[in-house]
Amino acid sequence: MKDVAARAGVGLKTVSRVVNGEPGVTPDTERRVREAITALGFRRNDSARILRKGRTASIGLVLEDLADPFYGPLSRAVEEVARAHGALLINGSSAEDPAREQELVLALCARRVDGLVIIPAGEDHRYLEPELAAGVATVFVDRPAARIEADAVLSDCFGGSRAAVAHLIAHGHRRIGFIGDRPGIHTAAERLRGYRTAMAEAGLPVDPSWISLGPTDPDRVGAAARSMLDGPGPITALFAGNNRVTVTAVRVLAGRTLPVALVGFDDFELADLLSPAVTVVAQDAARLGRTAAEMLFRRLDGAAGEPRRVELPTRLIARGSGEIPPADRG
Amino acid sequence: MKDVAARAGVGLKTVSRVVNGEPGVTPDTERRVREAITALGFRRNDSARILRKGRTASIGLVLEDLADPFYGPLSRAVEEVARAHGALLINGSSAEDPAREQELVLALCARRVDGLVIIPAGEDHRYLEPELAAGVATVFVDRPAARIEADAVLSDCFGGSRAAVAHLIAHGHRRIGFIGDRPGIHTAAERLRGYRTAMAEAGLPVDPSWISLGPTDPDRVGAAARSMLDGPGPITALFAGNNRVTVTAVRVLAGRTLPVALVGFDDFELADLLSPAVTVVAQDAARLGRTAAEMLFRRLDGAAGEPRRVELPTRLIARGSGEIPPADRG
DNA sequence: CTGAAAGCGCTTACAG
DNA sequence: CTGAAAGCGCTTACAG
Repeated sequence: MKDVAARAGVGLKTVSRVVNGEPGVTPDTERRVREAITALGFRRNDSARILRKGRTASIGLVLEDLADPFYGPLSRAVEEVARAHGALLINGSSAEDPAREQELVLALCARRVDGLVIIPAGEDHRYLEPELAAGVATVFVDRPAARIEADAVLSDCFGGSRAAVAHLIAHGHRRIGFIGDRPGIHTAAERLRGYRTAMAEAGLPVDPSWISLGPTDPDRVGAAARSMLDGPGPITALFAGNNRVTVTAVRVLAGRTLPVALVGFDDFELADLLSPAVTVVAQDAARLGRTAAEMLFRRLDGAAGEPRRVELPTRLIARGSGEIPPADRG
Repeated sequence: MKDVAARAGVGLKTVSRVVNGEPGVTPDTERRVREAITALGFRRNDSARILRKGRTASIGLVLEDLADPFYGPLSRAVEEVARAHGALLINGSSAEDPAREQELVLALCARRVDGLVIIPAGEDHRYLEPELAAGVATVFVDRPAARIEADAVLSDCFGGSRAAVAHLIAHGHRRIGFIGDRPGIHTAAERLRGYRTAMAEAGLPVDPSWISLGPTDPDRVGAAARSMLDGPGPITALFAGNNRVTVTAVRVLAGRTLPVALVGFDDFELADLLSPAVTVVAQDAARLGRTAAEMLFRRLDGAAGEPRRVELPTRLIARGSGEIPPADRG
C-alpha cells in the first residue's frame, strides 16, 4: 500500500479510501491510484484490516464429518446465512473426537472468528469459557453443550423416536429392537429414551437383547441386527437410530425371508424407491443449520439474554417398511 | 499481551516465548506469565501473528455445493491433508455461479490463504492472474481452469463415458440416450464426447433427440427422459451424466412397464439395493480431493515447474441395470 | 535467560 | 479533497 501511495504520489489514506470505495477522492486521483494498484499487482491484506477493525466477518463451523450426508444441507444452510451477513465460513470436522473438536474450536478462536456454530463431539465444553467471556458468540446444533450454558438448536429426538416406536406398536408389533449410536451422544440417548417411553406407554416389556448401542459402522450394526433377529425371542420390527444404521439395516433385512418392519431416524435419498420403501422419522437438517446461524447473527448484532434452547419438530413419513405387520413365525 | 507482560513483570518477548512454547524461560518466570494469562483471560490473536509471519496456515476450498453428496468425501479428503500439514480449511460454495466463485476466491486471497483448491464454476479464470503472480498456490479439481494455465486433478470422464456406452452397446443396444449437465461444464462436455465416441466406434447413428444437456433438476431431467422414451425412435437404454441425473432416471424408469437399461456416471449409496441394482461408472471423490490437496502442499513446499494435469481413472461397476437387453417392442 | 525497538499492512482520529 | 501520525497485537533481529 505504501508503494502504491508512493507511485501514485498520494498519501496512504488516499489509497485506503480508493480500495474501500470511500467517498472524497477526485476522479483523477482515483485513476492514478488504480493504475498504481494494477501496475504493482497490489492486493489488500485482510489480516491487517482485521487487526485494526476487530471484527473478522467470518464464522467457524465445527461439525462431526463433512462427508456425512446429514451435514451437507446443514453446512450449506449455515453458509447461506453467513453469506447474507457478508461473512465467510471456516470449518472443519471433529471426526467425533473431543480432543480434535477442542483443538479446532480454539484454532478458530485464535483466528478471531466472530462466532461459532458447533456440532459438539465432546462431553465437556468448559474449555470454551474464556472465549465466551471474551465475547465469541456460540451456538450449538444437533447436540447441546456439556457443562456450560450455551445457545442450542436441536431436533426433537425424543418425540420423534417415541412416535416411531408407537407407530410400530400400532401396527401390531410387541418385540421391537433398537440399534443406536453410542449412548454418550445426546441424540442417541434421547432416541433410546423415546423408544423406552413408547414401549412403557404401551405396557410392553423390553428385553435387554433388543437394545444395542455403539459405533454405527456396518459391521457392528449388521451383527447387532442379526443377533436380534436370530436370538431366542426374535424381534419382528426394528427402529434404527440414524441414517447409517438404517442403511445397514436395509441391507441385512433385504437378505431375509421373513419380513421385518423397519422405521429409521433421518430421511435419506431414494428411501421411497427401495422395496419396501422405508418409513422414517425425518428431521430438517437445513432448517437446523439455518436456525442456528440466524441465532448466532442475532447474538452478534447484540441480542443479549439467557442462553436459549430451540427444539425443532420431526416428521414421521410412512412409506411401507414401517407398516409391515408382525411375521407369523408359526 | 502487553497487560500480561506488565502483570507478570516481564518483557513482551518473554510472554511471546511462553505462549509459543519456545525455550529459554525459567520455570518460575513461566509460571508467573501463565498465571497472568489465566487471570487476564488472555487469548492470542492470530491475525497479528499472521501479519508478521506471512503464512496463514490455512487453505481455501471453493466448491460447487456443500450439500451435494459428491463433494462431501472430496472436502473431507482435502481437510485431512490440510490437517496433516497443520492448516485450517476455509470454504464456500459457488452455487455454480461464476460471479460468486470469483468473489469467494478473491475474499480468500485477501485473507491470505496459503493456497486454494477450486472446483471451478466460471469459464474465465484470468481474474486469478495477480494472485498467482503473488504466489498463491492453486489447484483445480474435477474441472480444469479456463483461460489460464494451472494445476488440475480430474477424473477420466471421457474414458469412463466411452466405456459406459460401449457396455450398453455390448449388451445389444443401438438406440441409447444421454442426459447430461449443461455443455459449458467441462465434465459434461467430456462425458458427451465419450458417448459420441463409443457410438461412432460401433458405427451407430445418433439421433439428436437422444441427447439432452442442461440443468440437472428433476423436472428437466424427468421431462427429457420421458420424451426420449416416448418419442418416435424410442431409446432402449439411457446413459445418465451424473449422480443427480441417475437418481431422477431411476425414478422415471421405475414407473415403466418395458424395461430400459441404465448406466449412471458417479456411484451412489444404495445403488446396489435398488431393483434392478444400478450399474455405474464410479469416480473416486476422496482420491480426487486427496490428490489435489497433496499437489497443493507440494507446491507450497516449493515444488516448481509447469502446471500439471492429473487424470484419475474411473471404474465400471456392473450391477444389473446396465445389463438389461433391449426390450422387444413388438 | 531476558528485554527494548522496529515493523508487518492496514485503519482511526485528527488536522489542514 | 487530502495526508501525517499513532496504533491494532504480535514477531524478528539484536543486544545485554
